Amino acid sequence: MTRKTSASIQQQYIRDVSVDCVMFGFHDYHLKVLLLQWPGESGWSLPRGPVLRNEPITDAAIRMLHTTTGLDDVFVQQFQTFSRPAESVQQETAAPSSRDSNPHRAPSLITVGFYALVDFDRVKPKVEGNFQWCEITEMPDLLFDHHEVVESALLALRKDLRYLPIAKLLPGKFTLRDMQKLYETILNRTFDRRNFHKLLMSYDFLSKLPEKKTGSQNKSPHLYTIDFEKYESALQDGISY
Amino acid sequence: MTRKTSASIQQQYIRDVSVDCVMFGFHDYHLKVLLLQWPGESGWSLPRGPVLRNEPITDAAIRMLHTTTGLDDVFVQQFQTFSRPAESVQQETAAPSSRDSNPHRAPSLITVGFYALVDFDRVKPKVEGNFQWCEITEMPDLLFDHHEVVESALLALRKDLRYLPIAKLLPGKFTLRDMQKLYETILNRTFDRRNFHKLLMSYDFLSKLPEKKTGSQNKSPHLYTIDFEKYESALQDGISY
DNA sequence: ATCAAGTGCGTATTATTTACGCTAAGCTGC
DNA sequence: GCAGCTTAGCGTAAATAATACGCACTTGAT
Repeated sequence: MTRKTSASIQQQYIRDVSVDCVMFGFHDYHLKVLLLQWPGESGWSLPRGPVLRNEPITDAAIRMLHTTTGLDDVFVQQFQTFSRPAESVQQETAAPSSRDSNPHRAPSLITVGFYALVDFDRVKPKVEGNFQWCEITEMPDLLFDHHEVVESALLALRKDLRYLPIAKLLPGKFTLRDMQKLYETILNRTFDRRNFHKLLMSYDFLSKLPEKKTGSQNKSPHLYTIDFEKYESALQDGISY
Repeated sequence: MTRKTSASIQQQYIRDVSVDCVMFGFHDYHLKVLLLQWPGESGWSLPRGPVLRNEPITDAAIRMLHTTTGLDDVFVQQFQTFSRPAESVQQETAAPSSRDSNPHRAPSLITVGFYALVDFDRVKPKVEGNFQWCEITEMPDLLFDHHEVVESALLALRKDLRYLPIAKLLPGKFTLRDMQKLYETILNRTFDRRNFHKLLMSYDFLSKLPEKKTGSQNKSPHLYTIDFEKYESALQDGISY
């Protein structure tokens, strides 16, 4: 297909380009971000990975999240591309193979920022190093420019909220209260319970389940699921709040 | 600052990465996009250029627009990054110098999309090939995936309109009607003249000039300028319409 | 003078957002 | 069983924003 170059070279990673991903999860009424600590690295950073020459960048982000968390149907959204000064990047002029064999390590000149919305309970990180879910309000210092990346991701998330399948942050079954808390947490404001209830019911993407959530101290709330087809079409027009 | 690599190599372009720019202009009550035709190329495409290793991508976009249009204070906004299948890209495995000497030619694997808002009258394209201002509604076929890039840019422009210095599309002096037509064109809707007038006057970024615009058949409208400081701060909160 | 559009005020209507009262139901601990 | 709490679902009222449009007056070109 291409002249002069062998297939093996075609499948190399694109040099100097990577994807970074801010993976949002919702747990315990708190918005959290998945952080990794690679073996041999001194601090925390975001999941990141290289991009294959023959791969759409969105696929690269999804592939990277699959290998780090095991999820395979992740909703990702590209939000901004960052460039870093060459001086801040550990320049490797050694053979490409040494880069390709461990392509997660060095930060790259250009990184495409994604955020992901995932069901907290379904994420089982399988990395060699450590990981933690960190509350968005209490982020530690991060490596590289990842602090800025997280900030931008959160701003983009808030901005896109009307058109995003934010419910991907919830488990398959959830209460209305869960959903209200989710919106409240992200937007850092409160909603009137009754108005919020009316609002959600004015769309038709929620289905009440026969089951209820038990174990709390009071009346057991109903559980709901989302009809994602109807949900997506409601999101086309944007949902107001 | 960096080990093992000479300064000259540091200043090379980043391989496989470029910036594409959708330059919006407003003329004759129409929204237009600047298209180029490079010598030796068979069709029209967007202004594009490479990124230096030591350069923030936004600077790369501004630098590229400077060399192609002579403008040096362009407002640019990054909106999306695109990747292209490797097969669609003319792969150059020759010496890097041959790429560097003509870095505008080959499309790259990764391209960061920007749009620019410019004063139509101040753009003096100084390219080797041809150029045209093309109405957004009558775009010809473009090279590469540039049609998709333009589409995305327009969507992003509409979405960001409340927070964008849209007045950068107007000349230094303009009438209220000009501004109304600008909004109407971009949003593809109409506004009531009196309500629009009230709306603009509710902010304080417009200054009425002593001069008037003459030459039309009727009463000469007042000319206005923008106080860009006040404008920017109004944009922080978003301007409604 | 006349015409057509600009200028600048006012007000009425409508839609959306926000606030909140009220009743009933249902679970748990006492 | 009963108290205390929260969910569930109804209602309405007030506040705010968006929209429609009337009217008097100005002004430049023909």
